[in-house]
Amino acid sequence: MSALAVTAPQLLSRREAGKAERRRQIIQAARDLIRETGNAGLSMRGLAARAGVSLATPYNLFGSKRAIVVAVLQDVREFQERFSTLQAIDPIEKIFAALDLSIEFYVGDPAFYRTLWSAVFDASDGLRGEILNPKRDAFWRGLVLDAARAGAFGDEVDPDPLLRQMELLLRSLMFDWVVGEITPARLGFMARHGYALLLMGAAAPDWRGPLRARMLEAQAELAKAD
Amino acid sequence: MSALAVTAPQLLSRREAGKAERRRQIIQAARDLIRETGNAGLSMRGLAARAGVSLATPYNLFGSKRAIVVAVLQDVREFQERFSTLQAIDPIEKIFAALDLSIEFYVGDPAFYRTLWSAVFDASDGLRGEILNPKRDAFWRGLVLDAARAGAFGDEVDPDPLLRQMELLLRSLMFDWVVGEITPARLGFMARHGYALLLMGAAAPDWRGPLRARMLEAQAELAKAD
DNA sequence: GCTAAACCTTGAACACGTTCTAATCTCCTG
DNA sequence: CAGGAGATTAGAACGTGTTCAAGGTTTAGC
Repeated sequence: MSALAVTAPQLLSRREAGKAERRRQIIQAARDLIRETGNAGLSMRGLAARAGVSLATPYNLFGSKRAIVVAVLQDVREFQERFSTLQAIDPIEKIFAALDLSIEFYVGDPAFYRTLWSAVFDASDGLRGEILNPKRDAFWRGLVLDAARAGAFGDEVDPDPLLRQMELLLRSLMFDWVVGEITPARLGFMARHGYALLLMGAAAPDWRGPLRARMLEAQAELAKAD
Repeated sequence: MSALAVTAPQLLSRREAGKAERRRQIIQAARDLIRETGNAGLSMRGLAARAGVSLATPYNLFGSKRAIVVAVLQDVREFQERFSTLQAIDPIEKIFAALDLSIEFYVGDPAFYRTLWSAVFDASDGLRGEILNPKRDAFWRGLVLDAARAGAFGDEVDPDPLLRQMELLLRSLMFDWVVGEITPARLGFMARHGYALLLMGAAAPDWRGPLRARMLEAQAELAKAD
């Protein structure tokens, strides 16, 4: 262990390099298969064939199908790039812009992200910890902490549980979207409505007005479609 | 069809009666199996054997495993009874009391409800519509509407989307509980915290104080356990 | 009361995720 | 270079949810 800890930082041993390469190929094959054949297209046998490895190899390297899908999800880099482009003065405005961007991102590629999210909701094995991209978590946390620093919330409000509540809400909505119980449009309005409510609950008095406006706007849109 | 519509209200045809009986047996067997063997114990083959029918019969009568579990979930009557006991003057207080009761109900029988909820979250088939007990939905809606009538919310607030947000939040928390990512205690505090935030967002000025107190209390409890 | 059609149950089968064994191959170490 | 350790392989197998053709049963019409 100590020997490995010393040599590892410098360069991967050839064996480890091969493993990493195979891992890369499997993730790539998984991504391609999802893109091509949609939700039901990702079978372990098909994946192994596509990646040019045996059926047992993905299990050796990842442990389960879900772990592979999570790896694919974490491998998506475009998120960061698109998020970096959003510039808003008001931190609250920025949160809602990020929310919109996030949802557009998912519903813009339904075949891909339906599969991914549906695997996220597969509770069959106990894959705890960071299901979603930790970088993205940090990004969202940054947004909320910015708002806190700007004085958007009451003094005694802890931003972290608030952030968690926002995540919970969005996750449920994504579930409904995966199952097909909600349209993309409604998904967006519900998300804005929920975020506005949560943020309003935490907001300092001065910041409540615009949030209330946002909430009522989303509420009106939701009422429109029965 | 018209002939059936005439005769059906009076008494079930022999075939329909047999079907109903088989349905009952299957639901009963499913409940027993879950109770006895826990989460992994509910297999379609075992269920069929226990119910004394063929493997295909549950599919003919219910369509999928998930539908069976949903039927079991809807068959639970105790909910109503326990809810009817809660008496509170303040409608908001009543909501939180119902929330506590609800959570106690689930976490009090983990083996049973973990299985049930985990099937609810199984998004493999597209079972839309009323996943959860419609009666319970009506109950919760009654609570929120009571609060609305009491003037707890702002004038322009529509109680229905608010109710939906509460359901979304609780569902996510139940998911975490099923997966084992949250302890029962934390589940309770998170639920109270989230409900308080949402309600505070919708609350009329006079009603914000107690909700804020609830939110901060839950927040403090959450912070205690890191 | 008989017959034909609709319905239901049945056992076999399919595809899936996952695990296992034994054999082969590849790399690291002495 | 030889030995050993580690990983991958093919293959079969297990248990799962689900489906299907075949055959039995109930109902409706005459």
